[in-house]
Amino acid sequence: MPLRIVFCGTPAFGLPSLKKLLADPGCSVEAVITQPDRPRGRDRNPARSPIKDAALDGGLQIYQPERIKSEDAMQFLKGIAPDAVIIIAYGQIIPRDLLEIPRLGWINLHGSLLPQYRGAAPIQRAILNGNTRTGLTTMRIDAGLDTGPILEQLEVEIRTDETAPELMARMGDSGAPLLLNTLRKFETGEIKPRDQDNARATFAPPLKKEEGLIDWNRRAGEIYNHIRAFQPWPGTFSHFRGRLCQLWGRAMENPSDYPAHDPGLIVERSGEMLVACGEGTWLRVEYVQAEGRKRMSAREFANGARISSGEKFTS
RNA sequence: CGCGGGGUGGAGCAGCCUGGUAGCUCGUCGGGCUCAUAACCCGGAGGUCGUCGGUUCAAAUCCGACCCCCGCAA
Repeated sequence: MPLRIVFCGTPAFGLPSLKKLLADPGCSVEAVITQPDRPRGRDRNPARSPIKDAALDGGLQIYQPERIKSEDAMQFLKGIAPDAVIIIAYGQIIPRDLLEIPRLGWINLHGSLLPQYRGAAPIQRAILNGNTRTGLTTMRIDAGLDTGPILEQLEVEIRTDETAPELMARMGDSGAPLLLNTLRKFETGEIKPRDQDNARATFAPPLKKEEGLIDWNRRAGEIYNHIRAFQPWPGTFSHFRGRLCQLWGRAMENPSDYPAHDPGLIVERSGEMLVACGEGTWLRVEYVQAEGRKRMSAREFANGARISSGEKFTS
């Protein structure tokens, strides 16, 4: 008898896992729970989640409760009576009584080495902090936020130039076989959940729009981490002549060739656009997108803007 | 009808308010200069000013409709 599975998730991070579950003869995905279609884009049209699209492709039953903490959700899950619920980046906290329905519980794939980076943005926060290693954790969900007992973990290297969407895609891929492995071994009793060390817990709250504002007093390397971590949303931005500008770039390798200057100062040298950062470091800007404009190379931006000596990016 | 910005030679922009000779930075082509450079000098090519209609002696510029792009918002 294949395991009766309900898959619960919203963004693309869980897609590889869902697909692997669908392809596994030992599992039968009975339903998919995902967030309701939300207004997105300039036209404010409701958009389906990546998980919903995949569920539609697979002809799966789809459930999109406004609140998972409801009697309706309770009845839905009881009606399906799954052996396990796989939950990956769903976006709502699961109430205790729902957790008790499946025999094997709710099993989660999380993008960090718990108890570090509990919360919604573990991968972005790891890049933002300049970490060079992070990992994946499978665990049983309990009533807290990413506090459940750990089943398995897998270390993942963070490449020095890797952006959040790149790392997320890679980790989503790596997570799928890990999750299937965990599910199989947990079901047979080969692995036992072990409690997290709460004393070592750290938190990775959701990114906020305003966190994307660049602080030019920070070192260029830190700003580069910021740029990598905040793709594709909210991006990293500053202001030029009163207009919001999304910026992409990287730290200069040998800033010692350039004298330290006021943070935010823009200098054009040898066709490159450099911005002064903290402690004498310099960021080499590669792309600029001003509000109302398309993304363009720093060189194109400079051609049109006619930047005069002394102009700055400002908060 | 959510709010706002924009569509001008190949790229990025100014010009529009206060209609009347097409501008700037760059690229490109040709020539020059140089030990040398995403350096400098000289010269050239290249534009139905998003589309359709209206006003006017005259529209990139004013009015209307439409198409496309982008920021905010999630």
